[in-house]
Amino acid sequence: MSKKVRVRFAPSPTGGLHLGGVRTVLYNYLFARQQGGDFVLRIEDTDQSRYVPGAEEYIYECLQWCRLQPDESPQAGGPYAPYRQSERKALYRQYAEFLVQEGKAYYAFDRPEELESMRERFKTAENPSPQYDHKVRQQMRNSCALTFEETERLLADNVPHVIRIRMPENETVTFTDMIRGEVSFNTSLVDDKVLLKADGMPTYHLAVVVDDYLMKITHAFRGEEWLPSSPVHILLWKYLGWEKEMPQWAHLPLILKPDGNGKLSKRDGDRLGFPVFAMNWTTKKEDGSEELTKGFREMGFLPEAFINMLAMLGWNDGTDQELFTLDELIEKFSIDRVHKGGAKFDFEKAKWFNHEWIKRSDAAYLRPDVKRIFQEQGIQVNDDALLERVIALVKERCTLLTDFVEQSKFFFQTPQQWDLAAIQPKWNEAKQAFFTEVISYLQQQNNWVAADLEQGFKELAAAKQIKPGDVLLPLRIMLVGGKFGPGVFDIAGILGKEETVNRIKKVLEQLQK
RNA sequence: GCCGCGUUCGUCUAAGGGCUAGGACACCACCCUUUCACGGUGGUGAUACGGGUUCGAAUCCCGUACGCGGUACCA
Repeated sequence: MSKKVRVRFAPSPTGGLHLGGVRTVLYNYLFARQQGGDFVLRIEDTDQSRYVPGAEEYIYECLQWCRLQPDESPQAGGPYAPYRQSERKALYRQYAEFLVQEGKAYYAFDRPEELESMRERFKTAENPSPQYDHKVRQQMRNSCALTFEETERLLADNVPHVIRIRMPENETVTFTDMIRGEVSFNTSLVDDKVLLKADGMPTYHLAVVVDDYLMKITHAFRGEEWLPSSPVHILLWKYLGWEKEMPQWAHLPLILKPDGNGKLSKRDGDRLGFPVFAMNWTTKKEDGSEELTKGFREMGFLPEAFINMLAMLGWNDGTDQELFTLDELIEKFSIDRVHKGGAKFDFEKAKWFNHEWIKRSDAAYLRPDVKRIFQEQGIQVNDDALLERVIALVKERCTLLTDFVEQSKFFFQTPQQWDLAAIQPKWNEAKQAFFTEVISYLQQQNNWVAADLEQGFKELAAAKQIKPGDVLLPLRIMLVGGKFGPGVFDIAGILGKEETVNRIKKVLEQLQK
């Protein structure tokens, strides 16, 4: 019987949740659900200087919107609480001290200026960014270079210090990544990373290992940017004596900007006009002003589409299927089908997913969102049943939820402006007369059904020797204001007799002027 | 610079030694539609380069190029 699967998503609360972050959540979630495991949310807030108020709440809301709720989190609690690293601060020091005792780590008293000057001193054209590693270790102010007594004295005097891992020389660290296969590194080329900061907080490197161990994480998914520091983490698992419990690693490919190359950033979204964050995020700037970054949710995406699109960015099930529900994804997801290479984000394709999801969602499901969007636009909708009929009629031409406004507001508001330029050039007495008769025909109708209206309208046109094509567009413009919308008789059907007649009359008056 | 990871149509990807390299988005054309969309049919379009191994390579090996990531008391 193997261990129960436990995975975690460990964001740092520093701002809006990025596409790539949501995809990492998704893969974690899918894997956990499929394996009958637990999905935990751990907040990595060890850098107090980067703490951003509201960012943590934002993360909860994103996960809720995406339906990717964690089983354990700071909010929900759980058997391994606390789940916020700042609240676990006291716990990390002992492990770092243990490593010092074991000779696997050491105290370093170097001040920022000293680090800076070391980097300046060793900087050459061939080595533009010197590392704090075995080559310089003995020349720095740390417990490797100082005598035992000196070190003890500095410690006793509470001189600020960090604890660094002592990377061995010339060893090869190898591990099997679930996505990339065997990966190996030479330890001589990795620096002595800080494990415990001067303020007593752990760095990511220590915290991720300690917490993954304590929280019994079995599979660790993270972005590819972590691959280079993975040897540090592997060694830590080993030095701490936990090698047998080490999770299996999976380094996910990056999501790249659509033009050029490089990691997709918030800037790219602003620049190219698409969202990068899951939901709206407001950045408070230093001068007190606020900057809003649009999110997928507010831009009119359905969470199903957002998730579906993200799942396909780097994964597929081997068939031609592209549309998946969350449940299908849970069933079919597999780590070995995740791509190794990064994927450029394509907003057009993202919109296509949303369009597909809007088409396959039923009107009742869409109604609350659409109603809210209408209200935000100042359009009151009181009749839910009517709204649903309208949604069903226009949804196939809406790519974003916000498109419902343009596509259907004329059902709830009489147009105030008409594209008369599209009718006037070919307008004449015969048409004027025809529409006058149309009005009286419509007024006589007791059974107000789109198909009947269409038939009656066409018969009337035939009787007047008018081609339906010559009067259909004018009718459309009279009813909706422009050259858009669903079938014109479907519109009349929903508008009802009175409103339909009024709209025709109104435009007829305009045309007579 | 060094280390690591990548590289199939413009984009997302399929094909894990063997048909004319398949699908989707986007684009173009046509059909349907007396608006727009939906739907349908067709089209343009890719294995980065060079060497091996093999009867046979997108696929395995080596090299080159290019890209990305890392090289912080950030995560």
